[in-house]
Formats: sequence, C-alpha cells, structure tokens
Amino acid sequence: MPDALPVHVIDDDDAVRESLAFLLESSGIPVQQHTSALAFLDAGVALDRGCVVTDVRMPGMSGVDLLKELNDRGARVSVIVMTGHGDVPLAVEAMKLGAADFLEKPFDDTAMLGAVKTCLGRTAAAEREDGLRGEVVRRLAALSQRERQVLECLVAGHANKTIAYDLGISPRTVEVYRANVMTKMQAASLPELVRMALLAGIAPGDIPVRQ
Amino acid sequence: MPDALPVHVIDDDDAVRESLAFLLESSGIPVQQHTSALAFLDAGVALDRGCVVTDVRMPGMSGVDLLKELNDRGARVSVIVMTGHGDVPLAVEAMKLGAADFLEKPFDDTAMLGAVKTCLGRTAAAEREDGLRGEVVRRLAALSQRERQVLECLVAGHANKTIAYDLGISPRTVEVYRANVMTKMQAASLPELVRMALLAGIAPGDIPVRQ
DNA sequence: TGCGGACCTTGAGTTAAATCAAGGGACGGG
DNA sequence: CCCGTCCCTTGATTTAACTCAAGGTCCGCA
Repeated sequence: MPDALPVHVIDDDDAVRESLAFLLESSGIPVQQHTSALAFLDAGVALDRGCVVTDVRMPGMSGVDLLKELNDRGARVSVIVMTGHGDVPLAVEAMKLGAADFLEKPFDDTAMLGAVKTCLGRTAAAEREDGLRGEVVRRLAALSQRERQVLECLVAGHANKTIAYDLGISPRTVEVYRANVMTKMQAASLPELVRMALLAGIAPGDIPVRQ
Repeated sequence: MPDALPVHVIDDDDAVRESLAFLLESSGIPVQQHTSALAFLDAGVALDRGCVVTDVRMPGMSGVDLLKELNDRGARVSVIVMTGHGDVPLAVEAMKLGAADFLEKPFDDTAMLGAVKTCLGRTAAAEREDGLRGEVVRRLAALSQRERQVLECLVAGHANKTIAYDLGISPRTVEVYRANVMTKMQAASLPELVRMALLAGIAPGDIPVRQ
C-alpha cells in the first residue's frame, strides 16, 4: 500500500536528515525534511495525523519543546524522538509528553523503520474514526450561532420551552432551529444527534447520580 | 485528604522497600510491600485503580513482565518503574507499556513522592467516571426484558410507533416501558438516557455519513 | 386456594414537538 | 437602489409523546 502521507524529518544536521530520508524512501516512504522545529511548524503541515521524526538537541526549539507545542495545539501526529546522548530522564520526559518512540543515535535502521511503520499504521487505524469526527465537526461548523446554542441545550436534555425561556425567544422559534439543526447535522433522531455531539466533544458527561 | 488506598511497593531488596515505605508513609501515604511481582499478583490486590512502584530487575518476573501481565489483565493501576542501571531502551519500553513514570536509582525523594502523588491524583480523577459507569450498569440491571428492548430501540433513535411495530405491541404499551426506563434509569430526558447508554457501552457509534 | 407482587398490556385525555406557511432585518452584488 | 440570500422570528395545525387510570397473566408464598 503506497501511503502518500510523507514522514516529516526534523534535524539541524544535514547528514542525519539525508541518511534518514534515504533509509525511509528506500522503503517507499515519502519524506519531507525540515531543518528546525520552527521551520516544521511554519510549514503548514496538517497536524491531525501523520508521523514526525525529530532530533532533541537543536538550536531554537528542542524536540521536547516541539512535543509540548504539538500537545498545546491539540496535534495528533505520532512523534518519534531521536537523541545523540542517551539520557533516561530525557527519554522518560519525551514519552510522558506523548512521544511514540525514543531512539538513541546511532540507531539501528531496522528499529527506526519499524518505529515509523508502527506510527503510520496507527495513523491509518485512527483514520476512520477521525473521518467520522471530522465529518461531524464539519457539519457543526455549518450551524448558525442560534442553531449551535439550541443544539447545546438539546443535548443537555432541555425541553423546547425551557430553551426558549433561556434564550428569550418564542418556543415556536426554538422549534425551527431544532429542525434546522437536525437537517444540517443530518440527524434522523434526537439520540443520533446526541451521539454526534458526544463524538465531537459537546455536552459534558454530567450524569446526575441521586441515589 | 487521607487516602486509604495503599501504594504497592515491589522490590526483592528489603532495604529499598523499607526506605521507600518510610518515605511514602512519612507523607501519610499507606504502603503495602511485596517481595516479588508474582507475590503482588497473588495478593489479590484490586487492579482497577491505585498505584504500584516496582523495580525492574527482580528474580522471576521482571518489572517489564509485570507491566505486560497487567496490560493483559486489563489492569488500570498506575505503575512507576524504578531501575538501578540507567538504560534508555528499557525506559522507553516501559513507558510504551504504559508505565506512569520511570526513575533511576538512586532517585530523588522529591521526584518519587511527586510521581506517586501524580498517580494517586490520576486515580482519584478516574474514580468518578468509574463510579458513574458502575451506577449506570447497576440501574441497567434493574430493567425488565421489555424495558431493556425498548431502551435499545430508543437510543437507536426509533420512534415509539416504530418500536411498537418491531416488538409487535401497542404504541401505548411502548410508552409505558419508556416511562419505566426513564424512571428506573433516573434519566430526566432522552439525551441524558442516551449518554448513560453510551457510557455503559450500549448503542454502537453508528452515525450515518451520507454526503 | 387465595393473596401480593412483578411484568405485560391497553384506552382516554393532556402536553410537547414536528409540519405547513410566511414576515422583517442585515448584507452584498448587480 | 433593488434583488437575492441568509438569519432570526412567529402563528396555526397536525402528529407524537407524556399523564392518569386500570385490566389480565404468571409466580411464589401464606
């Protein structure tokens, strides 16, 4: 399966980048090279999937800093970290920050290749669910402000007239938004709408427990 | 907050166990000691929560083996791994296997204490959701067969008359079951019921994507 | 055998929600 | 300036869902 998704290699050392690129491309994996973490971030690469291989010790932003930044941005790329000097605390910190793997230089070609393939496999696996979530988010973005408000109240379990009171409009009007929401979200029923909302992260898991 | 949940310390070295126990208990954290991974597993400790501190190099089952075994058993305890000889690949493997932290001996007391407290905090955070799920499952168990069928159809998004046709009964009757379900599940609204069902694993994430 | 209880079932009437039909304000392009 | 478009808004009517009230069956227990 020729995966068109390129692996991003980040290292300030030209020789390392080149040899790594050669290794990966020899296995049919396309590579995009970056000379620094900032250059990678500025390249406008989609951060919702894919695989990144980065050095730790780099001028400017370090590999660990990059991990933090990616986490802050809610990125879900798999990051493989490589380092020249073996340092356990550093490795542990990187893994805690969500690194997919941590390899010491000079690394075994087989190990690196395996790590990259594992990451690409994970990405492919997460693709379907992401596609669903993405589709839901896309529909969500098509809602107007009022429709969005009504949707939130709906999944919270409020009745139409309650929503109307909260928003200061006629119950009848709420009904229209409700219908619009159902149409735009392509939901055939209220439960389906709720499932979509939960998938997209709307509506907190606030299930009252009165025992 | 005196947490009655003990931290499990696993090490074949008596001196290490004792000093670690002293450190933790000095901070008001109760400790249960085990001389081997197998001894810990045989102790019948609940594996759905809590914190374990284990050595890697031990006769019989190693710390890494313990991590694998815990994963196989679907355990959700937080495991802090400590090791005598700093080894990056080992640390990375442990973290990949879900270790919460990885500390080299001799470790800093503050670091160990922080790691343990972080784990206990995570456990406490996961506690609420687990309690919720348990409560929902308990309510679910109180439903009669018909009520359960109606609930499943409901969260699937079917209308009352549709459910009535599917079950071969009067729409009116479905309404009664529906009311019973709402009462027994203590759900104030349909969306709330759907959230409960999703929490308990009912209703697949089958969101139609017709674009 | 009779009785209480749990489950399944239903009709009539009230309340909430979906359908049909449509007006007013904002905004950009012709 | 007028027109189309999008968003917000609403009334009247039909349909679905909820509340009140109640009969039938099956089973264990007194």
